[in-house]
Amino acid sequence: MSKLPSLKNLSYLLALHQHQNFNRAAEASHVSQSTLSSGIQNLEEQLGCQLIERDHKSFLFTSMGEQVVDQARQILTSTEELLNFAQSQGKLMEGPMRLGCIPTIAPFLLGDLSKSLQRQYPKLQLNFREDTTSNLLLHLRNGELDALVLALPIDLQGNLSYVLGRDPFKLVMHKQLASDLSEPVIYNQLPDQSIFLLEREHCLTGHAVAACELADSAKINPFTATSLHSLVQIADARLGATFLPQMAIDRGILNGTDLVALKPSGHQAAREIGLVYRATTSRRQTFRKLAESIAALLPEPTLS
Amino acid sequence: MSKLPSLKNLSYLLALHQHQNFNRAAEASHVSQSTLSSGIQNLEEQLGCQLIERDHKSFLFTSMGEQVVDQARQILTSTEELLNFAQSQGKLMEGPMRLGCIPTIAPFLLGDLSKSLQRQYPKLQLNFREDTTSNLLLHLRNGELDALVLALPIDLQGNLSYVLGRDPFKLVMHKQLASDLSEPVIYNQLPDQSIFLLEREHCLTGHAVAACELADSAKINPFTATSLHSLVQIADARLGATFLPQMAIDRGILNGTDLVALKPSGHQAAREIGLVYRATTSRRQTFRKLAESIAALLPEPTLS
DNA sequence: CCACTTTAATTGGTATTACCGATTATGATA
DNA sequence: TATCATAATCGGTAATACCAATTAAAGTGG
Repeated sequence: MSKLPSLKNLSYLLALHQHQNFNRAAEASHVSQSTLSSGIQNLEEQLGCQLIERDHKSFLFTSMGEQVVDQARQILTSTEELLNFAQSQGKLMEGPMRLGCIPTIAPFLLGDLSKSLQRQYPKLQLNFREDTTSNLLLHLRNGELDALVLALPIDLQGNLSYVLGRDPFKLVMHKQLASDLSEPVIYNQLPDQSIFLLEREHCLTGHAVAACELADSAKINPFTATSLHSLVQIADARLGATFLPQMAIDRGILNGTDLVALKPSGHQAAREIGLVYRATTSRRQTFRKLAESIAALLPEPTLS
Repeated sequence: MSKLPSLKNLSYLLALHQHQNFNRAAEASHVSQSTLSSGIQNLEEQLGCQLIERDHKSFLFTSMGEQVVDQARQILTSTEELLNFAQSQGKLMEGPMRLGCIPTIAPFLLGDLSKSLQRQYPKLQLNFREDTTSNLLLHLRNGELDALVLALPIDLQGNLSYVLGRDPFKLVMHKQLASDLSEPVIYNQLPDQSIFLLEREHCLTGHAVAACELADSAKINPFTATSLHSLVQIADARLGATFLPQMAIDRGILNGTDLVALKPSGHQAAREIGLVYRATTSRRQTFRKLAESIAALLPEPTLS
């Protein structure tokens, strides 16, 4: 059995990969350039393979090097988690917690969540980041985030998840347009191109189309909005209807408008909200408690 | 940011946990007892918490210590995998591969699989271990095994899997008992207590009951067998019928008997065979190729 | 064409620490 | 009480991690 590589050298490799420059990587690692340089060479020797190609002035990560970086990132993330876990004495709901959330949930959840967690767990240091599902998953892998609040179903890519609850979709339109409709609304009563949705990168779009059985795309307007608030504007201007999640409506997104929220057809016209975290975590218990806190704030909690 | 624990010290902790004795753990780690002792103390200082309670003669792992051991095992397994991966130059299907398999698959797969892999990938060093699903999953976590061939569905516990294919269940009985039955066999034509199954710890039992919609437990004989070959003996002695997977029949388990295999009722009377591996692995590509090789040997390959 | 800058590798010296063998302290056992 | 087994401690040594300074090579600007 050959000698294990040192975590320090692996972290040097990560820093080099991030900064693509020995000096800056060394600075970021709080060591001298020579230390980092020999650390990398050391690592290459221990692993028995070339990680970077040097061409006398600059360098390039080999394909092998890239793969080692990926694996090393995972190892270091786990180790840092272990350290955090141990240093907080294994106490639940303490220490830093970096939470990612998608834009169609964040504005209607994080305010209340922040308040409720502060009150229940004052030692928990919350940090939020709002981004798309795929970006959040990348940051989760990198160890830059600890857990994500997402709309399911998605490809979990080996992560674990709790299902927190359901968030029903409502069909929202101006009250004058809605006057001669009965619930649940059958879509072919609506004119073509009268339904407005978000841009494609928002998973809400796909989930709404699927959940509300909106296969007939002729009803969908090709113009796409960038936020739920834009959709509200569009609907309030009587340009058409849209789908909004119950969470947003509960938090008053329709206040000051002349819009009404109708029950759409579709057997289960709702999205599921889930909490996603790394399979390698050492804080399962904390995530469980976090899941309970979040579920309590959802329209239809179904923690599992 | 505090200093990361060293992998060496973590491995000392694992050795100590395994041997429950400083001297033996030190010997197994190829260091002196004093080195290991101070290594552990060092680790406790870095982690800022007590890992073992010393009572002047013996010691006991604290709950914290146990949890650190679990996480450390995962970290060290990942690191060893990285080392293997790098040292084999990242080549696919090379180096050691420790494969676990359940007893209701192993005898009917591993022979052919071994031959086929030897021919296709002569540099792959295969090792097999046969055990129950839950034991195999433990060994996978520990890093003692690299991948498992199991019957799905199971709780993956954060591992990843490929579905390799379907393995239909057949209702097997003596040809005289079968003479006045028509396929697919409706179970209430059978006498009570006439169906024999394996012991509870074999997942085949549960899967067969579920897949063949055998909810009516009055038909199931309370005597349980310990192997498929025992079931064949029982059926051949005209004591009753049993369920056997197609794989076993294809490999000739009924040869030399007077048994016939009938199609059971039940919409999808089959089990799925899957390959399970750690989410933290660095050998996904290798497992993919392995999955292809295994799938090719199944009755109904459906790799996904 | 030549200073000047930037880059990564190399060198030599120093401080750290990893490790061992020996010793000690403490229960358990005979 | 003597002996044994165990884990912690101690003192010395070998290994190595690290830095500052230097070198080598390749751009850059005048």
